[in-house]
Amino acid sequence: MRIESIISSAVKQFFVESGLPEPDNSLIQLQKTRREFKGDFTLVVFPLIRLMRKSPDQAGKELGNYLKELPEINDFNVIKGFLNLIVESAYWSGFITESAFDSSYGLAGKPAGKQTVLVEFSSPNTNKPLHLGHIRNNLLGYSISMILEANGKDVKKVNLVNDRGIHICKSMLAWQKWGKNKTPADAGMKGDHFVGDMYVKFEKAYARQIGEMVEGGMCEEEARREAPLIKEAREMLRKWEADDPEVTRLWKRMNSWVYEGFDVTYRRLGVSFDKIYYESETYHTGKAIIEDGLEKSLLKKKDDGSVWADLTGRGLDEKLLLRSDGTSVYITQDLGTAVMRQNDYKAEKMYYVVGNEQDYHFKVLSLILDELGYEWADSVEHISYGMVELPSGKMKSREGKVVDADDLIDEMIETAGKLSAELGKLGGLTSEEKESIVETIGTGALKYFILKVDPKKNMIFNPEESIDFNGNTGPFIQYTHARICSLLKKAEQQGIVPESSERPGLSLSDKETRVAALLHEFPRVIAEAGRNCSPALIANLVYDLAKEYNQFYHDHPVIREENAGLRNFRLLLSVMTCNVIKRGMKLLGIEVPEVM
RNA sequence: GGUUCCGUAGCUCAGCUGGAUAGAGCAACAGCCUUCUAAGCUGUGGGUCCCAGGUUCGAAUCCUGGCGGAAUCACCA
Repeated sequence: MRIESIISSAVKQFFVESGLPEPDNSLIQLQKTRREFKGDFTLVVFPLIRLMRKSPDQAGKELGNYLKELPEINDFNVIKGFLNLIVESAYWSGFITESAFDSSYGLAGKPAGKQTVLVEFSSPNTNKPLHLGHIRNNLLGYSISMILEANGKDVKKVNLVNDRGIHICKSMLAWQKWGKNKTPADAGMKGDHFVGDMYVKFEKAYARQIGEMVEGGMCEEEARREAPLIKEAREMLRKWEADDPEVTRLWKRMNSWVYEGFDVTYRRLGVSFDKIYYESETYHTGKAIIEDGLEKSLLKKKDDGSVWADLTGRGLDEKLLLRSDGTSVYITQDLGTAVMRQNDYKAEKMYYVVGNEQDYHFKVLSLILDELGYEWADSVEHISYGMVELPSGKMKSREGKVVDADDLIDEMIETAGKLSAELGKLGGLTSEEKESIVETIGTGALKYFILKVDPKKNMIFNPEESIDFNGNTGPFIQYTHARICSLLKKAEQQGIVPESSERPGLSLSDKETRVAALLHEFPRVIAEAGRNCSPALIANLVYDLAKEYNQFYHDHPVIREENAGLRNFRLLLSVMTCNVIKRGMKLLGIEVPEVM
């Protein structure tokens, strides 16, 4: 049994034996002892003194004396109403011995019965390449999927590609006009960038037309609506919806270029999907659902033919579902997608990793699903994350103020390569090995930088200062791992094999205890990260662990330790730290090299 | 204007359901490599936890009201 449970049931036992009312769990507050005090766990006695009718000091001492009788508790002290408990070294060494090689340590077992959950993330538009904002989305989505899996869920990662709409038509039109019939290969570009350039060309020409028309005396709003280019694009969209063969062919061709480009970026980010949905396929379902809702009088049609959901009874407004010309809007296809997915997977939860700018949208989405009578409406859960901003403010694609995903990844890997060379690392490796390690480090730095931040919060990314490779960073953690691997290899070469048998009578140092205590927390943190959908919690723990281990490593000999029992414990502690770092980083989608 | 979210060191961020003297990293400065990888370790300086009230044994954390910032409230996605 874990020490926390042992202590809290003993506390209850104390009350029972003293003839006092048994405190419920919320009153038994057990936390890690702060660094500056002696102890491993601290019981806050304030909540309990009401039941005991004693002073905090007195109550703490009585509880302390009682708990000290436990074989796992070595000693205690009471400071101002805080009961600090010192856990027996034997508990920690027993724990490490037991768990060091446990390959499922920290993972929740799969519960009986199907617990499928869906995680949607990425959700790109096919008119421009991925940027820093998408990186956060992809990394979060992938990591959360891994974390949910570690919590025993059967996770399906799904992507929803926005492959239709006026923005795609803009790129298509620009290509027809100015693309000179070139392919990305001709231009020597990634397909998504190539198509993105077409989109930019369109926007520039469109802006020029608007400018001219405004100069000619038209108001901007009208110019925006009446510019010849936008009319052409709209006409193209109309043709697309009418399945015009030529437009469809071009659409397919250009989208395929984009997908090739995305695939490269996804691969470099290490993300993947179990299924990809396309809006061009789901919006039909969306329309059908709305027609159905109309028939059942759950929705209403206005005189101009537009269809609305009335959410005024739920404290919100009316929401448009179909335009007066019968075409669908954003939420139409989301309704369709949700229903299709529910049919496909019968998931107990459908998570959507989407930026917090769409908080309102998802609130409305699940209300409308409920309004339409789907009993699974509340299984829709928006995992809302904050925006990535530049020091100068929000990224704006229109103003070219974006950090391109591919560029950023390139830069990170380049920096990792330079640094490795400078530090004289990676000597004696083949160039393939070097390349692979450098890529692991570069992408690891990027991923960790993004994921260590609480998803809910906006974050600032400074491209000039870029990302560190020292301190609280991915490479720091990777380095710690590589170092342990090297240590273990050396031990093996010297014929020192860690044994998983108890070596009683060890007395552990503070540093050893701290490392063990952090390892001990791993399962709890995985569970909490799952509940909160927060990779940052894992990142924080793994960082604390690496930092603590480095201190231990600095202060204590491992292989060179002469006491065989102690040496064995330190080796096991290293093995387990190595495993937990690796597994924790895996949950973040970050690989750890054995050499760096 | 309504709604929601945010405000912690010069900068980037931690701080779990309210708990002790609010912590890391970066940046600055000073140390530590004949000894298991120095992408490491140690030390110094750095704070009105936006402000004001309230709740209580105890508030960065909860409540109310301000101030500042962001998002959203589209027949855009």
